[in-house]
Amino acid sequence: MINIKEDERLSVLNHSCAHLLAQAVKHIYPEAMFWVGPVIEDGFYYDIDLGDITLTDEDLQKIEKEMKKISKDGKRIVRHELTKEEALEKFKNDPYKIDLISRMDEEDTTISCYAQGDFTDLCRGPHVESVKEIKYFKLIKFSGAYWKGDSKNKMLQRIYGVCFETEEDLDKYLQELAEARERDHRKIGKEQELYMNHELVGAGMPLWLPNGALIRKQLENYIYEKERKLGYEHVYTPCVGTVNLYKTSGHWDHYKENMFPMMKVDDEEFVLRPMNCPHHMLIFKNKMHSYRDLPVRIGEFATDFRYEASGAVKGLERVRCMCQNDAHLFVTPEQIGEEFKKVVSLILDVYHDFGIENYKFRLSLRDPEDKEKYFDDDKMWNEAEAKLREVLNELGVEYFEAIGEAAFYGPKLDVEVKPAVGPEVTLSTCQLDFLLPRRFELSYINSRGEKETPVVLHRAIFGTFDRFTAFIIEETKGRFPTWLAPVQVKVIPVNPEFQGDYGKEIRDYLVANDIRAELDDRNEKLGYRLREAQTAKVPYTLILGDSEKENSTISYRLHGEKETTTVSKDDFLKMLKEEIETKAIRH
RNA sequence: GCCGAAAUAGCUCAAUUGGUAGAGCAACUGACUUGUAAUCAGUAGGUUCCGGGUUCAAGUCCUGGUUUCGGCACCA
Repeated sequence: MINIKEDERLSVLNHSCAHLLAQAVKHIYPEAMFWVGPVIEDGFYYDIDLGDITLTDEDLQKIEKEMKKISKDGKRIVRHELTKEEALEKFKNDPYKIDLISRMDEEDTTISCYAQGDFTDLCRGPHVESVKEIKYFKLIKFSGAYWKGDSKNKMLQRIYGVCFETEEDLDKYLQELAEARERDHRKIGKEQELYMNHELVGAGMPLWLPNGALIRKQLENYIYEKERKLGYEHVYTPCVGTVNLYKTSGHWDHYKENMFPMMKVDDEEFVLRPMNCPHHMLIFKNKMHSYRDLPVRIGEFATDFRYEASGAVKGLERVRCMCQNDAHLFVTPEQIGEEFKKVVSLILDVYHDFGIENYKFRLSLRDPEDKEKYFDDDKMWNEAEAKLREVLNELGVEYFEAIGEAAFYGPKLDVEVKPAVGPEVTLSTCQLDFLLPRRFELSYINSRGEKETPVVLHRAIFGTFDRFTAFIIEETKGRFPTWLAPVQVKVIPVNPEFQGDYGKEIRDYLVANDIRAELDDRNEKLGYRLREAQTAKVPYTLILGDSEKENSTISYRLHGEKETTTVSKDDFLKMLKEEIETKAIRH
């Protein structure tokens, strides 16, 4: 999908469209006051104070109609320069504009405005020449949005829209939006019976149905084997911990608001655990370690509970009960670089196996101003951040830096991906931590026989199995590679009465060879059963008629293709095994 | 959590100004005996999300809650 913000011409057009929107809103709601109307990746929005008025879908249509009318009138868009004093005078009744003007740099002696007909807005520009250039646009949605993005502030109304140079481009965009909704994991999750929710279980608490559980099990087996080969040792630890455990780690102070409330049993206070670091710290501490033992890599598929805000919960992507593909790597300071590299390589390796190409590495740094959130030790932070940069540069991977995205205990490298619907989310993460080892008083004996504090890398390759599954559903549009498909082969005898036994024989042969095969010998027409197998996106459909039965062959049809191929059952199994073994990606 | 919207059969959706809750698919039964995306007929299926209220009468109006959806804020 095109990134409008990165296209210069489209960017200007969309920004002008935002002004056109504001003008139309002003015509319909003369009391409206405007905050900002920036261009974003897929269009633009404008934040508007409409007082007590709340918008409806019909209002949106009305506004759009008014925009079309203004566009037709074809007024020129004219730039004016004002001094700061003139600007303050001109917008003296508009607190939002005064806020904007007064926050402008001292060097800005002039302030620019753009006027079109009866409407003038404060703006740096540039804009298109005339409103008549703004023709192919659509208002997409509206919602509340906090003023200045701060939840302590009042909520303004935000209208989103998008504008293109041609009608075809606009139609194409709307088409893509519709397609994105089609591959939404929540839609496919229901269609393919991957998971469900129930209000009695609670929001953000998915129940994994057999098909989804099967996919998840494959993911677990896959990453477990990878990790074992890389020297990880897997453990099991409890889903609850004492409050003191999290006070020791520091998580209690930082995140108690986002944890399920404490439960008191006898005189002890427990919480459902929101993460597993403390448990793994204690496992490391269970025995003496020599520098020769390091790195120690402790992995766990660990269920965690977080009280995510009700408005944040989404399908399998953002849940209150999740399973992390977690591990903590205990290393000497000298091993940080090498171990970090291994984690990044593992991420790249896994993404390659899944054919994931659209992702971004984000180096998440602390905001040095935010003393509240981040552990206060400049030396530690500078050292840690420098180390991560150094390794990333050595690896030559592309990344962008994000201030204020670090964990409270250290900087991290995150992998960002874009879901079918909604903002980007983090999939993989690798975090550098000098703090928790100190808090838990971890140590190992170095080569000089002295006690030394190890450094910890927190990492999750899949992130959580929940979110990764959501992502892979959307990546594949529910057309899973054969190794992940809940049902790999559907066996269909043309006429169950005549080839039913042969169907059973083939199904049993495949099942005995670890293929997830099902027989459809219902008394339905071939076309009907075939259609069902296709809509269920089963990778292989076998069609067995008299000729297959007589020659002891099978005819298979690959999902999404029309032609069938006839081979012996052994050849078919061999091909299938190979495809599963190599985890071949289907396109 | 905040601003909006929604919730009707297993699924997708109807139901006029408040006036007998319906359809298609799926399920079940029977007929048909099938060669590459929907055979025909019949049967059954509902506390209209949950609670309270208004009314002669509520799926529909009011009210409290739950869940879901679109955003915002949050995300160890």
